[in-house]
Amino acid sequence: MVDQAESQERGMRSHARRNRERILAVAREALASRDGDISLNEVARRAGVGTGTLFRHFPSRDALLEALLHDRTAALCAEAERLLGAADAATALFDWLADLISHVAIYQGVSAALLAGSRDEGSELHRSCRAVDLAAESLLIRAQRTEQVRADVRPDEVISLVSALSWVKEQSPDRDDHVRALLTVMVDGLRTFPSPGEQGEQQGTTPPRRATDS
Amino acid sequence: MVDQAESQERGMRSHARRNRERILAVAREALASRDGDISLNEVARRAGVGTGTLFRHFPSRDALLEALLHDRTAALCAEAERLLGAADAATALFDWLADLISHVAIYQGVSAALLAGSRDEGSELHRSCRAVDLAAESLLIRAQRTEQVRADVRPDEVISLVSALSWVKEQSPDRDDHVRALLTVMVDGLRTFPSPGEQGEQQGTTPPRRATDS
DNA sequence: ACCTGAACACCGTTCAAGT
DNA sequence: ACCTGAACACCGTTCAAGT
Repeated sequence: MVDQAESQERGMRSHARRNRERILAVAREALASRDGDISLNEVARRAGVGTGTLFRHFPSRDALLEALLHDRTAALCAEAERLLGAADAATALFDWLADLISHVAIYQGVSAALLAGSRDEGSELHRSCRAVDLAAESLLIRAQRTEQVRADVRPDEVISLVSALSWVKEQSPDRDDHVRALLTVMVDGLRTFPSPGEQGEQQGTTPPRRATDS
Repeated sequence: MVDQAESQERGMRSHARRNRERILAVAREALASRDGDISLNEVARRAGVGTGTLFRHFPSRDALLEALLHDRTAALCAEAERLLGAADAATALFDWLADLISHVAIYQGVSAALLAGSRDEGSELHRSCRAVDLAAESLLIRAQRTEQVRADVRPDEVISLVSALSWVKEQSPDRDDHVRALLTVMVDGLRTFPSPGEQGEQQGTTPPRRATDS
């Protein structure tokens, strides 16, 4: 009896899990291709489940996004960890920021979620956003210590800049060169003024690039 | 008889104009304050007109936005014209870009419209966007001629960067300092490498900041 | 001419009813 | 437990009917 009930329960659970996977597969494909503004009802329809089923698995669009992004976010943070051991701290930071843009732009709507998620503790994406923030912060601080990256920029500013460029990429996904050019401008804006210049003798002339406001 | 018909017609027209103004006033207030995502039906309701009336006056959200922005856009372009006569070409450009951000962020949804409007010839905002593009281009080229601004950046890249920062401002309107910091990074990224430095003797050491891809 | 408001196909979300 | 799908209040948009 108990066995039967358990196996039935397990059956139900696997059925539920299959539904969950089907929803995720449909959402993944839709958000990755053209129709990023697909409605949740449409996702349910394509996945062959009732609307209620979708909303119990994923009570909001953010929850669905979080499920889609979870593994990739973890990989991105692991990559940051790895890059903390790289020889050139500035290059490590900039490479990771480029990765982050690709990561964010993979599904439509992520740039806004990333920008809002850190501040909104109620968001299902809050935990992931904080992890990304932390990774960015570690890489930034390390690059700032080598004095290759300006000292007056804060982690949340870097995140905002990356979100902003990801938003542009999201708006015009067919313009990779364009976004790359924007990233170049942004990265150069983050650099300390004189180029690394192995001589290291002109660093005294580095002007303050803006008034610190703290 | 003819007089009567004419006066009645005129009466109708003035009534129509009054409706138009009321719609614009409601939309202006809504988009400028919190609820930037107000529905057009709700605008009609608040303005006390039928939904059909609103859609005949403004057949799309972009059309409504264009009506709201028209005068401000003209003023912005006039300001650009004026700044073309300013002493410092780079400062003129950067000041105008800051103005542009404020301009774009005044109503919600404009940053996306600005980014898309230039490329979408069918958009009601196309003409305005092109005018802004042109203004930016003039200021940029002039600043590049003085070699204070990097030569490898294109007008549409500057517009994208400004749109992106405006988008951030739109997402978090209560963080003026934050957006200002992003603008600083962007502007410094646009500068030619060595600071103006009145001595002008170290300019030979300016490294190329990125491989030109054209 | 200009306006109205019901109507349409949709959206996100809920929930009683089923298994 | 889990799922279904009708139902709700909304959205942008259209259009027959009124003045």
